[in-house]
Amino acid sequence: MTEPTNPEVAATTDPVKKNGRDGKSKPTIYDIAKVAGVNPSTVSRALSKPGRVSAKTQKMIEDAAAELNYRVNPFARALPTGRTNTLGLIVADITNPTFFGIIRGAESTATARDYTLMLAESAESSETELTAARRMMATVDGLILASPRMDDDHIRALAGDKPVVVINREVEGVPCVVPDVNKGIGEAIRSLAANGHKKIAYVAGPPQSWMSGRRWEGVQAACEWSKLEAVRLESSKPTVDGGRQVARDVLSSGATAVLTYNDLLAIGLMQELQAASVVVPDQISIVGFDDIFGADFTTPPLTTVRSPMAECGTEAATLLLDVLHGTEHPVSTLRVETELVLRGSSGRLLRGG
Amino acid sequence: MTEPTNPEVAATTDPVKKNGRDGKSKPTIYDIAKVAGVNPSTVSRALSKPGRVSAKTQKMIEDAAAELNYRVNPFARALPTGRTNTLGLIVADITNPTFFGIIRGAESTATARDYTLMLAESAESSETELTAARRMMATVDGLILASPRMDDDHIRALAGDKPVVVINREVEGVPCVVPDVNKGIGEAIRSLAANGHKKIAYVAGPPQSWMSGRRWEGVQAACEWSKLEAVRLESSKPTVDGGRQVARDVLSSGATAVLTYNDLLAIGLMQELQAASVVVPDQISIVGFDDIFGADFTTPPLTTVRSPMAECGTEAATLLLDVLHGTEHPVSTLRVETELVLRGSSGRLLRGG
DNA sequence: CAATTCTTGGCAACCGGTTGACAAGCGCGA
DNA sequence: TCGCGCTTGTCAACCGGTTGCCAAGAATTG
Repeated sequence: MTEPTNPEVAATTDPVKKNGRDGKSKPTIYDIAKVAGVNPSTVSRALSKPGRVSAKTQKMIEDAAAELNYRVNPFARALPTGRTNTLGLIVADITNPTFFGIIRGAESTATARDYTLMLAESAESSETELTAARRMMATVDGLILASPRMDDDHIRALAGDKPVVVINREVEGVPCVVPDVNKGIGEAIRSLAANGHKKIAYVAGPPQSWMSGRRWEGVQAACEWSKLEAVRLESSKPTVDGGRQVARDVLSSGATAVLTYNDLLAIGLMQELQAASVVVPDQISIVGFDDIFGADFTTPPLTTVRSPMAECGTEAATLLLDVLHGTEHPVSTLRVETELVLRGSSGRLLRGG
Repeated sequence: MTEPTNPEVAATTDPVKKNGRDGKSKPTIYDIAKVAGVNPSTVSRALSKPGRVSAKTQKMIEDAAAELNYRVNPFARALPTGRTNTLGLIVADITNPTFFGIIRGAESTATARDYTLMLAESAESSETELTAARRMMATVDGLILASPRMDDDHIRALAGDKPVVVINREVEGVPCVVPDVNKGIGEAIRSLAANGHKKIAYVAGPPQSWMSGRRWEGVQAACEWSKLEAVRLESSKPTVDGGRQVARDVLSSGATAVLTYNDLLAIGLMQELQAASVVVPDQISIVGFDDIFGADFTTPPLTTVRSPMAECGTEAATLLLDVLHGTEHPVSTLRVETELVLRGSSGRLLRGG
């Protein structure tokens, strides 16, 4: 095994030594083969296919590997097998707390199955997302897309390369994990109806958001069932500031209760209404979505429909690993339940405040 | 090039084909060599060392690569070179918003330099952290440790293998990016002094936290300078709940202003004091640390010392990439400035409330 | 014009594993 | 005792790039 002898080459292509930075070579299966007195292919079989060698040989090889502090080179293994024991995860916005649970759930499941998670974000851009996805595809065994912004055809094309699982969206022909928003929305609308509200406003999310469309449909259906009036308001962006900006529209709409596309909109809305001396929930009830980190920091703490994001992450990673290991999976769309988390921002409408 | 012909082997080791899942082979430099009529080594040089081949040959090869939709196999490249264009980042708690900026900053810098970020968390456990670090070391070019929990010797051992940069902690012999907490603490203490406060309480973080110790030292020094009294209180955990639990101690201490180890403690403290009808900031001022996501959701919004985490992430990634590319870097500890963000939770002490 | 030097493409070994095919040896049954 | 089948270790080709070394041809200089 030779190292580069051309200092110019070393300086430009590989400033750190290929082996340990202290100059010592890392042990390989050839070293183990020497110590154990067997062929390198026997060492490889012992390490990756125990049972294909005799118990006596297996022990000799394992002892030698321990003695040499051997670690498998993942590139060398990946080259002939294509496997890296890595899962990719792309989220739309890494600072949006909606994704915490997804990341946490995916990460813990991956780790439990001896996989590593590689994370990237799309910054809400479908181009950036596709670029990140294509780059990840080169080195991961499979990919999870959380609230993807690219179109269905691109997603299916990626899935043609390696297994893909999508969270928060249904894509024909691709396994998905989707919160059942109707359950949580139903609970929210029933709660508001019970508190005397007659007119509900829904503050929508980004126009290209599949989930915002589903949530609006759920609100409409639940209001129809409870014989309440539903009105839809647009927001400029799904942020605290976007929630502030929509406050005037909310008041103008005459609605006494608001359900927003996400918690950030709800929090911004609450802050702006309170700045205008509107009392929450006495004069208007506010319900958010997702139960993000910080949702209970507000005064009053925010009522919200919780999407079990950690469960989404866990189920998506499990689904992906099952596909990778060839385990049959009966469903292509896995639904996880949402539920209403009642806090102080929604309650009985008091007449006149 | 043969595919496995033993179905049992295929079924157990590699359920997805090595090539595209549609069965077609991915183009390699051998295919390009055939199309362009040159040797594969010439193709490799053209793709990774433009200039080492003639302009005519370069164009032929690039055209052929585009025609075949060629993509380099990162494993094949990594095997001889050891390079994967991947950076590792380990954070203590992925759901702690302190790390958002770090992740975002590191990720955007990595992406700009054509690197991918691989993320893992230590779940506040030094064992888990070391395990994750060792695993990452196999496949990344370098590693960033954010608020690491492992001891200095382990960090230096990792750095002996591949380049490491540490955020939020100083480790002898390892490049670090550390917020200069004294600037922000100084601003906070001066602000409180100007508002008439005489006795300041510091609510500490985890005993093993290096940063908590630095912050306490900063508070002591700043109070001594401003001739204020400083008292230190312990918290059981650096969470909202931990902040709630320390409320009684805070009141007993007689301090009229509190600076906490982090924003979560401040938020929990505020909630608990407000539940006891203590008026913030009229009766007690509260200052947090880090300006996390959600710090301005509270009522009143939280005054806090902002650590520029995105800048920390960016500088750490830049430092690591500089080391990887052999660019000389003069300093081994890079300090980034903190600053006070004045919001409503701190103000003039009103006599008697 | 000849000799020397430079450019540039080819050869082949290598990176560190995996694995199909094969052969030697052992065990069992007729 | 012999023949057959199974077990298990070895051989060597392969995965898809990289790169040191070499040689052929072109360019430059004396």
